[in-house]
Amino acid sequence: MSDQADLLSEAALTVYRLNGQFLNLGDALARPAELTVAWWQVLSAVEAEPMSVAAIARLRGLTRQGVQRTADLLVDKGLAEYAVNPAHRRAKLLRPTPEGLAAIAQIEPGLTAAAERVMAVLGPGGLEEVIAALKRLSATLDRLTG
Amino acid sequence: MSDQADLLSEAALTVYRLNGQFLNLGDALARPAELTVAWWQVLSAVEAEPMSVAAIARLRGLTRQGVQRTADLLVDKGLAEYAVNPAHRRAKLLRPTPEGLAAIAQIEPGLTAAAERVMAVLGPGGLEEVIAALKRLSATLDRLTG
DNA sequence: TTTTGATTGACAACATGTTGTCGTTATGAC
DNA sequence: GTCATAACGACAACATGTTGTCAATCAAAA
Repeated sequence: MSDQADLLSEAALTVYRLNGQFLNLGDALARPAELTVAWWQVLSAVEAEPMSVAAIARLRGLTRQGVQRTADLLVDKGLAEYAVNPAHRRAKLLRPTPEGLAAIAQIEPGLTAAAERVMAVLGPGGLEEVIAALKRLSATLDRLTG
Repeated sequence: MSDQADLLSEAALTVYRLNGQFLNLGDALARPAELTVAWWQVLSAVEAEPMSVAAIARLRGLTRQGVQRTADLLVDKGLAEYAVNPAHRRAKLLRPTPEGLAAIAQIEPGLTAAAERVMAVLGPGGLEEVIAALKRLSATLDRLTG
């Protein structure tokens, strides 16, 4: 295998691993609030501003149908609700209920503590640099396929 | 939310997005060989050296049970086979069949082409830097939870 | 040698995400 | 204003990964 192919494979495998690690960390953080990473991901998307399911999917880079199921579950659990969309009769807007906002707020302290521990290891500016690298890679892949 | 928490959330969300992007790219590359990313990930792990299912799981950062199912599917499709393990009666060694090796080889040209396109965008050394950042983050998360 | 704990494979239930399809609704071209 | 196209929600089938449990196997301590 070419050296270049090896590098891209290594990047992909490391991303797969990071994905699992963040899922683990996120589940640990979200469990006290009785949330999962998937629910948190959708709920936090509409925390500041209600959005249609399709808009959440675009924002998060997921498929519309996957977000749809999660959103329905959130509504079922009373953590979010559908509001009428003045701009679209069918595409209702998802927004958190007070319970949903409380769940998100409950995660906050643990998330901040975890972030502080990460920054303590990576040093000041270190996490920003890593994020910049992640985004460079993501933008590159977008150009490749899109 | 604290600035630090925002940063960690941004890192996680970007990793989730990257995960999806690499799954898309990988599936596109693997489809001509009638492989999926999951199959490719397991099959490539034993390309150079046969390994037990548990060892593959550790290498790839997956659960033993998930790899087990994929490995059984690979054997079922004739892309891999179980060989007796002299060191362990129960833990057989997974190894690719000639068909499995051919499937991996078939992916190679497309993978190299994709890698070249990525390197063309990120510049010389750019991909290496990104991988280094990915690994720094992964090692940090390991220290946090393990 | 015996026993105790860790590793491993097997199996099942479940969560999550994708793909495909359909009818509904909005948008823009004509 | 009509019509074609795209966007959207609904629903189902499926792939993949996790969690939990159990018995078999190995390794190390007693």
